[in-house]
Amino acid sequence: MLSNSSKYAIKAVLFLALNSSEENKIRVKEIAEPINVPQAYIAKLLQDLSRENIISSLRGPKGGFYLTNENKNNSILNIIVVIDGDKKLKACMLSLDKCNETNPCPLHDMLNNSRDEILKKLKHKTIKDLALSVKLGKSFLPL
Amino acid sequence: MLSNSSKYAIKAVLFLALNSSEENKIRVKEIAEPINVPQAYIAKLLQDLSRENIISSLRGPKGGFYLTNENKNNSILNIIVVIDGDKKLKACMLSLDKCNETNPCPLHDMLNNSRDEILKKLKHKTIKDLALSVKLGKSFLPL
DNA sequence: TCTTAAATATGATTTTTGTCATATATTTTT
DNA sequence: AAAAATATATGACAAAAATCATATTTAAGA
Repeated sequence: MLSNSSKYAIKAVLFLALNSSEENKIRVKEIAEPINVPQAYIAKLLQDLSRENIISSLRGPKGGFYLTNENKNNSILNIIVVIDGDKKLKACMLSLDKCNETNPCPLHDMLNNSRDEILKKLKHKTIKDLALSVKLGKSFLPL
Repeated sequence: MLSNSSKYAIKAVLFLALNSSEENKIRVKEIAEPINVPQAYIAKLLQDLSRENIISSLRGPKGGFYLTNENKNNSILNIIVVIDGDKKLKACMLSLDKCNETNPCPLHDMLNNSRDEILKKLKHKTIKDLALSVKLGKSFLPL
């Protein structure tokens, strides 16, 4: 469902949401360790996210990654789509292209309500929402 | 969530449920084409399933794969576990090992109800159930 | 008992995903 | 203007998943 890369990316963005700001940028090496992802790997993912404006970055001394308020309004789904593309998530559970709502395959028929719920949540929950959930003690780290 | 291999396996078993019986065994080459999976690949998966008694088989002329009534009572989850193992399905959405019900990570908190629903359905729906759903016109093929 | 038709076992190859390394571009500080 | 610290771009390498190939075993039928 989610690739490893997506999971890493979500962890990194969440970390940025909780620890960074425009005034407080964070370097790759400072992200990699607390979220338990190899530095070179998370660097590449962060670059992908930055290119697609999911996160912000600045090079040079005093540079680093950070989230603007606008960035924080991105949905979790956006992160996943940037990293994994959108095919995997939208596809039928058996990857049948002839399968759809009016002509559901057996698995589709059985699982799609729950699946659509997940998709809807991923689409509507923002980075900000998740960060808030942590701050309120509804959910927990570490990553 | 489901590997390609699992999807193929489910398709094959469903095909057997609808078309085979102890008296009417089906050869690999007769399965591969209608479910759109390369023959050599589905052969290997069928062997895995056979070894774990999810499906039945007989070698030699007049041999082939088939489902007994007992086979048909297997859950869909059983197929997946044989092919993919059980780690992937049970793992937290962010693959955090410190994440659990009482200490949920943000994604866990957000998605786990739906996820558990899916798991429950996979565990309780049998091959027979799905085949019936097709026969009753509730869901559709082809695979 | 021999031949043939099937599954089975094993492993080789290819593709995709994940990981690592290095050279380049940009920004800040001196 | 030069030096240093950072992200960026690119691509090499490794591991895992998917695919393909081949030799072996088993059962049926002549």
